[in-house]
Amino acid sequence: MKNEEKIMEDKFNEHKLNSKEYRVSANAFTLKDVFECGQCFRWNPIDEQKHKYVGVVDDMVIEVEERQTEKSDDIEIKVYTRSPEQNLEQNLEFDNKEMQDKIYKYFDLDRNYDELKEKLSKIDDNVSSAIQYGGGIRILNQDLWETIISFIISANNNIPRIKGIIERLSKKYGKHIMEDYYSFPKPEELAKATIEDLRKLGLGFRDKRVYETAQIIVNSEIDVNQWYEQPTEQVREQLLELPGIGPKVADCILLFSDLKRFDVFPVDVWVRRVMNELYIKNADEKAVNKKQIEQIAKEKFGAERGLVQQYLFYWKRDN
DNA sequence: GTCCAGGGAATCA
DNA sequence: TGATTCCATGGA
Repeated sequence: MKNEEKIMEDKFNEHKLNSKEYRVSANAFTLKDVFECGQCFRWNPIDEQKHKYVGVVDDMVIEVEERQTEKSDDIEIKVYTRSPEQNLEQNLEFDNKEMQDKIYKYFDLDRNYDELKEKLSKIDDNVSSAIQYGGGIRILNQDLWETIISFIISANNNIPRIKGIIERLSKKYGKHIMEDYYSFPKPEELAKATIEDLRKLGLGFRDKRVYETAQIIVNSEIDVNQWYEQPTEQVREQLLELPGIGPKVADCILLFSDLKRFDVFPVDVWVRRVMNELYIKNADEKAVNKKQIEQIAKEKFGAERGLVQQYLFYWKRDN
């Protein structure tokens, strides 16, 4: 694996792209937990220990590595960023502060997860165990548009295939950054795709939903910018009007995008399974009422139930 | 061949 | 409202 890492570095160097390194010291930050808890689809490990990942964020290729420090339990994260080729000439010295702010925002570094974990661990032994297992989870602030399309694609789908579809969409309609890395297509870029184009990329029955949602957004039939100022329930109602967005997908978008609402509780097959096992204990799992699950979540987990959902989901799915 | 995957929309009672 | 069925696709 040492060889692969060396090859990766050589690849980066030969392109002479802009690169910056940032070291951040944050508690509750384990790369495997963050990238494999099901919230994102564009990050992949490049070492066997899963201490090093590469991903695409906006128009940047980012490499992150975690290192255990000697003096404390903190994890140091080294971040390299590459600016897009097309911007190199005009932007040789890109704004360090702006880039740093972007990174901090994306990894949600302003939020004190240790404090949240301590508080949520007191709920009961189940939540405490789940946090013990996935304590390194941080909920990313992902681009709203990308999150909308990604989770429409996620419907009745599995994660490897979702990732493949998103890569193919990016390669065909996004901008080339470097090597095999492409930015996720902007609304105007993706809106060029016909339903048939999307079908060829393997979206299946989701092709029409992605197409229609892209058309609505690109034609400005709804203004998503105001969502950042509106209460969660109001945003949720508007999300539900978009083709391909039902209750579960809407909640995922609210939780995993930079809308960043923790007062939602996405219920999928896994969450239903874990909630039934731990709290409801119905012999017939499929018969469990979804509203009952949401009610219990609201009562037991409170305003940060979205974060609790992630701990429970990650814990149960891996065990 | 069958089942399942971080569900949603259409249909019907 | 609530329950059933169909929807593409690929891997196990």
